[in-house]
Amino acid sequence: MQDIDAIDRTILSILSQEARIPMKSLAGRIGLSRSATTERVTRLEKAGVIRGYRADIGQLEEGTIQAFLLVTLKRTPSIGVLDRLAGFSTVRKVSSVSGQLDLVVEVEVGSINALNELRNEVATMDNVEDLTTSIVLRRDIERS
Amino acid sequence: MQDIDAIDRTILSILSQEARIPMKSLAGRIGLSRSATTERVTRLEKAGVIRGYRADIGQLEEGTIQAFLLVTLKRTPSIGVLDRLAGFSTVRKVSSVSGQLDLVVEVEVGSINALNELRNEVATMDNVEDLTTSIVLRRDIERS
DNA sequence: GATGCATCCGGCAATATGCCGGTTGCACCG
DNA sequence: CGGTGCAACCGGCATATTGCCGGATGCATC
Repeated sequence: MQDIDAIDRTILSILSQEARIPMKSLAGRIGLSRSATTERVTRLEKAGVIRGYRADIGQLEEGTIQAFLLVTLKRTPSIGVLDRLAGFSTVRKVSSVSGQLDLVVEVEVGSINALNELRNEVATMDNVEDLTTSIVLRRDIERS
Repeated sequence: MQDIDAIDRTILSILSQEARIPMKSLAGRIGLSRSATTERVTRLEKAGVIRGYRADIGQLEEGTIQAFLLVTLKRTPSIGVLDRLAGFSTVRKVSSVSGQLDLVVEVEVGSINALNELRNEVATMDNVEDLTTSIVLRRDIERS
């Protein structure tokens, strides 16, 4: 039961496209009963494979500023830092990476002020050793 | 009806965290009736503000490797480099940024080998002074 | 003050969910 | 071998949610 089998993968691929689909319809598509499907989804949620369900929001406004925060931690794993980052609605994406850096945080804020405040908040988190901020001047390439 | 007012913003922020929440509960949280809430959400969907609902999958797709290439150029603007980068289908996103770095390049490759080859290609481009590669170990947060 | 329109509300039938007991296949063990 | 435990499945019933409707309200327009 620890494995993610073919059915689970089908479930993940459907839910990653249509997260609000009724369990009954999902069950129909994968050819299982509703209860078995619900059990699988619940298991995937509890196992942390499904972290949650997000609405995919289009660009809100033109006047937004995007930036990368390149974070080096004092020690990994990043206890608490991820939770705190998730609390900021301006944080768009966080990736744990290998190498000198530990986290690449992509943010989208309304003003330079907001960026500075966010930057300060992150920089003063306990476990954060170093923080480099790079404002996106231009998006040169973006593919889907 | 074209505006996105404060209530809409609340809706978006809730749905971007809990996309599968019942409309009735959402209505309760924002203090509107269920039908009014549903209408607003439907409008946001039709207007393209809500592009869809995605399950947030903890583990990355198997077999694909994502990485950040942090590029410092000898001189800006990055004549030629952007064109060459655009030629690689594995390059997903390129951002010109301020600060020490000049470019943040997000790539998605099929193997470590492919990543190394890409890395070498980029590192030996005329205008590239320095190149740091960070492989994504885990995607911690991803919103739209 | 009549018209059109956006937005809201509540109600009812249809549908989906939560929760349960029951069945099946399979590995393990005395 | 039969017994036991277990994971995964199914279907059913009470409850919750949705889709869809008619109707109220506020507001600008003419």
